[in-house]
Amino acid sequence: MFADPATRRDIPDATVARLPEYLRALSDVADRGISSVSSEELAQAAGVRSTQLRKDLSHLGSYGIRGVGYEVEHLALEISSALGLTQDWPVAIVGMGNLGRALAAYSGFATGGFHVSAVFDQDATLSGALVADLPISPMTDLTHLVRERGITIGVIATPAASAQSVCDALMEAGVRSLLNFAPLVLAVPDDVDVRRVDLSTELHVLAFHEQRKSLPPELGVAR
Amino acid sequence: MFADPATRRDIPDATVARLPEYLRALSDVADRGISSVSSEELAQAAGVRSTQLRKDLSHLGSYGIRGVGYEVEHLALEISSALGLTQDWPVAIVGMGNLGRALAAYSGFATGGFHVSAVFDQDATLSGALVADLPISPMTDLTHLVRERGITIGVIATPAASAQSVCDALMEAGVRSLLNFAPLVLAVPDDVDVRRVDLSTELHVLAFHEQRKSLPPELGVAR
DNA sequence: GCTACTTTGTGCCCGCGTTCACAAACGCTT
DNA sequence: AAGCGTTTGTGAACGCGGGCACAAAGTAGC
Repeated sequence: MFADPATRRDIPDATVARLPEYLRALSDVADRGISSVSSEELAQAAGVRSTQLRKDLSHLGSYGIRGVGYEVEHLALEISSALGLTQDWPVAIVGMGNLGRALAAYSGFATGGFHVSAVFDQDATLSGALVADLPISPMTDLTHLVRERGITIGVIATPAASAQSVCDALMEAGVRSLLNFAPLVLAVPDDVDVRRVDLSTELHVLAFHEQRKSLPPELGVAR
Repeated sequence: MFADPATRRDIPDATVARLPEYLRALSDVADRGISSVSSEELAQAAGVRSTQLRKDLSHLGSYGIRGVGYEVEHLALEISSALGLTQDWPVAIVGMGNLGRALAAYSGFATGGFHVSAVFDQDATLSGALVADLPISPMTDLTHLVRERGITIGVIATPAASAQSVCDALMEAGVRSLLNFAPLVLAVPDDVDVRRVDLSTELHVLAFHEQRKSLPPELGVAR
């Protein structure tokens, strides 16, 4: 009934990166009480072309009805299943500075099977303090808690200086997927996935394009 | 003496996205007191291949010395110049929830010509409260302050529900570059750049790969 | 000054991803 | 039941980006 695993192997990375957006768009559509959407409508809500949406979905299987569109609820389930959101994903956040606290409280973590299972900080004096109803644990408990709670996804929200040692500790405890907010490239084994989010990088790219707009040298190379 | 503008037109987007990382890597190297680096060393610090680094830099101009490497300080200046970081970029942040406050306090904003010039929140009762030494302004002051202070870069850290109206207000005030943390696709004119940072998207992608690791169906398609 | 070595800059090829064009498949109407 | 309009799914073409191989250009040693 659900996806044939055979059809969903080899999903291109570019497609995987867009699936969450499709899921969000489907959620918006569902909230409006709509039960069926065309690729054109859904694509617009997700900010892509309809042909791209259809090709992406074709990598999961054939869940549309020609002449009609896609059944909203069913498609959402299929995408969730493909992304692995049908199971529970406990997450650990390390670094309870401003960013770490904001992340712990972020409601987006609560959706799609994720939940913050433990939070850590190097500053032992913070131990026990509550952040989003969760007590801050000392780094010495990291290995124990991560293993006990089956945590496989870690979030690094520490300063750059301590990020690598935190990373090593998480690897040692068995974490294999990382979300890194610290401004440096982490050294990890090949089987570990790291996704980096760098706010200053985003600003730099914006500045580049903004600069292009200011000085209009030739005609619009635009975007 | 600096870059010939003619040589730096048509820098590929993929290259622009990596330039901030090179800049950070150069900063690391400079902190260690090193004044000259090879493409191999710098590439390793930036997490890319040396051939890629050289090709990227070749789009800016020819700033290396064959048989020697790159002069750290000079290269950093050239990249900064290419990205437009030699000028001042006042930034406005809208939405003073957990994330907005963390962003306002984020030191990364202080580097490379950026500085938080104004912060806003829809909740009028917050007006005047200090966030990172800056008073929160009411939304009614947005147009006035953005124009007065020449703000061209806006950061949206509001809930999804109010993000589009905030976006419209920023556009109206003259902002042309946006960093959007709200989970939706903003509708903007063609000449406006929007970069979206979505934490749940990042988690979803991690979950996908993590799921792949769990079930070892065939042999390692690895990553 | 000449040779050997090192490192940059780049032309070329290949693979991935996006878009186009079109055939296949479905509902609806008559 | 047959035809029409609509929408999906996909093969094919195209363009961008990454990696390889190599020439160009510099330093160092003798």
